[in-house]
Amino acid sequence: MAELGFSSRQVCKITGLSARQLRYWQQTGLLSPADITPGGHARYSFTDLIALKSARRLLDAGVSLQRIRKCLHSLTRFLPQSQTPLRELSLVVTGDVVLVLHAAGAFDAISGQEWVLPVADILQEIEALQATDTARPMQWELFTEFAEDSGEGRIA
Amino acid sequence: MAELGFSSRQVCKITGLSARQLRYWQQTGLLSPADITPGGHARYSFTDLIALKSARRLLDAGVSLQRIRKCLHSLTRFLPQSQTPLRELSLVVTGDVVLVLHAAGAFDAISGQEWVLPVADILQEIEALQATDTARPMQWELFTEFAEDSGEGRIA
DNA sequence: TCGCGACAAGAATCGATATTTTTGTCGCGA
DNA sequence: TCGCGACAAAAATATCGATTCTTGTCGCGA
Repeated sequence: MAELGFSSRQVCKITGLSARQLRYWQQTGLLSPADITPGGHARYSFTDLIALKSARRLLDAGVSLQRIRKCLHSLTRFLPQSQTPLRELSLVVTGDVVLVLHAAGAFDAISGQEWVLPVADILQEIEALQATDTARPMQWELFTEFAEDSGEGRIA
Repeated sequence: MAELGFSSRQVCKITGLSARQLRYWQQTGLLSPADITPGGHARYSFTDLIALKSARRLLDAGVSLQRIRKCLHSLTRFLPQSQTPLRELSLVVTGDVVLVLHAAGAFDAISGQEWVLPVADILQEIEALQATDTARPMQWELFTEFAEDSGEGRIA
């Protein structure tokens, strides 16, 4: 009989996950093997490997399984279908967050909210306000003062 | 006497912050006016304006003052001096996190840790392991299986 | 060998409460 | 007008115990 996928043993070896984890993740619906043999044994696809390895990385980065699940929900809801699979994205990860970076900005994979705050814009904004609110020619000399020494907890 | 900076009133108008906030932030060392008149009145520099407006944005984005402080500490520790001021960066923000995006990746401005997890690399990694661990020519047919329908909570 | 069920240790999450921060408001004096 | 001090409401954080979630381990049967 031809091998139609990876056995759990192989997957463990490749991903570094334990057999117990594979089983639990399957039970909880996080990832079931792509196929199952007539004898009831798991056969993981190559895609599964990627997914599992990604999940492992997240775990190692301190993201709990529960968060990973939430991320996946957000991802599938956020990204049009599975057109853009995980492999095209970059994840920015810490214990508390999972950011997904894609072409048009970033969003929190858990909450699903988008937010990028380009600080450079603020400068422009202030300039605009200057023109509007103040009547006299502004003090542009101060502008050169940029990038000087700054005390420890001080902004900029 | 020539105007050497912005009065608190002006700053309030421009930044939308309250006078109380300016005072408190000064007391807690977050940002003191660049200068103080002989009469003891605040004079904010243009740099201060940028900083204050940035802080305001963060506040609006749901970041607490305490987090903002931590971010600033990390920033000054992380970025060589103040050579790269806030204006060159992009912040990715949510209530829980403040990411700073700069040339070489991203890092959490609060913890100061760096972590970017490029999912694409994982693919390569697996391929490498394949070559090492398994003796037979791999099943590349499975590779085409990418980007198919995926169940709700399922990875990839 | 592979998967299953069951038990238990360890982690993570949740809720409610106490503590600390941040901000608004008021009155005073320069 | 500007800043200060003081009081109080609102917001954020820390803490602690009770649940719930993950994973390791063991023994069983296919």
